[in-house]
Amino acid sequence: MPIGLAVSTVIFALRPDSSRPDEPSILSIPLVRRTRDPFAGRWSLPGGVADDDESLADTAARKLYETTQLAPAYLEQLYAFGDVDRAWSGRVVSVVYWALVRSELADQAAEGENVRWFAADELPDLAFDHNRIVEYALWRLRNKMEYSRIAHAFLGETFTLAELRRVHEIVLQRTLDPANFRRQIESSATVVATDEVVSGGRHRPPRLYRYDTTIRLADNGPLGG
Amino acid sequence: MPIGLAVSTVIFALRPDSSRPDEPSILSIPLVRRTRDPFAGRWSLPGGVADDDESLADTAARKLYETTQLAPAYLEQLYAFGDVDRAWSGRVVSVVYWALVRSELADQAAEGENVRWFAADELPDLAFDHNRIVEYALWRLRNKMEYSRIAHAFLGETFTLAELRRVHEIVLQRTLDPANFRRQIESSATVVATDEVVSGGRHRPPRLYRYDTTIRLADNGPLGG
DNA sequence: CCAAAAGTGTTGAGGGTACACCCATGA
DNA sequence: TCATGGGTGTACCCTCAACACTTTTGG
Repeated sequence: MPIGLAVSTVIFALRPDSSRPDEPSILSIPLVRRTRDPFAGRWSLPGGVADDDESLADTAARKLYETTQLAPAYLEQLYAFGDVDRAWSGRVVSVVYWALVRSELADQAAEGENVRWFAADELPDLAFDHNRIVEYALWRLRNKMEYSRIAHAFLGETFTLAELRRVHEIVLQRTLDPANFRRQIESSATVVATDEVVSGGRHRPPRLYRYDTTIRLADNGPLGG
Repeated sequence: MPIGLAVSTVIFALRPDSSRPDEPSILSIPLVRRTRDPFAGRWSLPGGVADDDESLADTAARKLYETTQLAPAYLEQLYAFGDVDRAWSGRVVSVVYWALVRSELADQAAEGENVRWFAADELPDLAFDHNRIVEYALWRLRNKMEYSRIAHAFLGETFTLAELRRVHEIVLQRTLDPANFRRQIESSATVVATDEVVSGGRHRPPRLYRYDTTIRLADNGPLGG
């Protein structure tokens, strides 16, 4: 019997917590409820069998769309999980991706009986080894957030530095000095100031920034460093 | 037709260059000559079809042993390559690992008509997308060498700091300040001094060091951080 | 004017690099 | 005693964290 090949994706977005609607958004991931054994009724990562005439990344993006009706702003391969006993019915190797989607869009994302968003840090017991996979994806996201510039993928076309900083703070779970954060971002030169500012707040209007045009959908991997 | 699943390994060792036997060792990888189409006669990474009742890492280690009669001192998953057209006969997804083996052992490693060691930076045109894979593995190795402490995997049980420094220099292709290298390693606390020194050189006998006992065969991945 | 967040300036600690210098050995 | 690499000390630079301070808006 040949080894089965599956593709799953850990999808991250910042969403308001439904139980605390006035609090700031929290890091969330969508899960799908399994309808079949093994683990019927349990929540699991969106995914499925790899398609014959699609690259693995394309399959991941397609599954992501089928689950959330969203397109990823960032997509990267996480790991290939291949332990012998990880699937409970035959041997299955899962190539897992992780993705970031825009938070404003994620608000409107499909949710239903069998698709629901969960706080990334408070998941129930998932099917298979999916808890371990999410933990690893979380570790990668937080790691990458510190040395890379991917936070913009959670935001829209333009954003203030305060918004960008909030993204970092939510993901990394600690407060950041606004002054130092500003200089860090500016020196990284990954972001360019626009002419516009946001008025309406009871304070000095912040400038809007835009991400540098050379954006790659899927970073890392053997392609772009 | 189901998607084929293969496991390949990029194996690194430091070996003396056969054409310049008096020069220091160079970063080398063993390749196997393909005997069948596609790419019959071309050199390629050791590997093969994934085994049903073996983890992917175990398969990688086994292929490594079958090719070189060696055991890896370090083994880590590199990437799952899954582009549609990368194999020229049907769809094949390759989970690729990279490994480090001890240099003294690699000297005696099997070499024959269909297995040969090449300088990692001067490879011929390989089968499939293996050139690109090796390039990525090289990038990962050099990257990891800078922030992690894996160089010892090229060496034996005990070693001098000069030997460890040479490993870094060969892999990173630049000279390192002995004084600063020493402090860097000592402050990282991954290495412990033994009582022994090496006499015989025309200079002050260097102390031997041993790696800290808590060694993991396969680092990274979802397991150990 | 006041509150609040935007944005700037300044200082000090820590890590890395360059390099001067002493130590221990074999020939 | 000299050459050679082992090993130590130190000054400088650069980055980052902390925090005081000025700016610009809405109320």
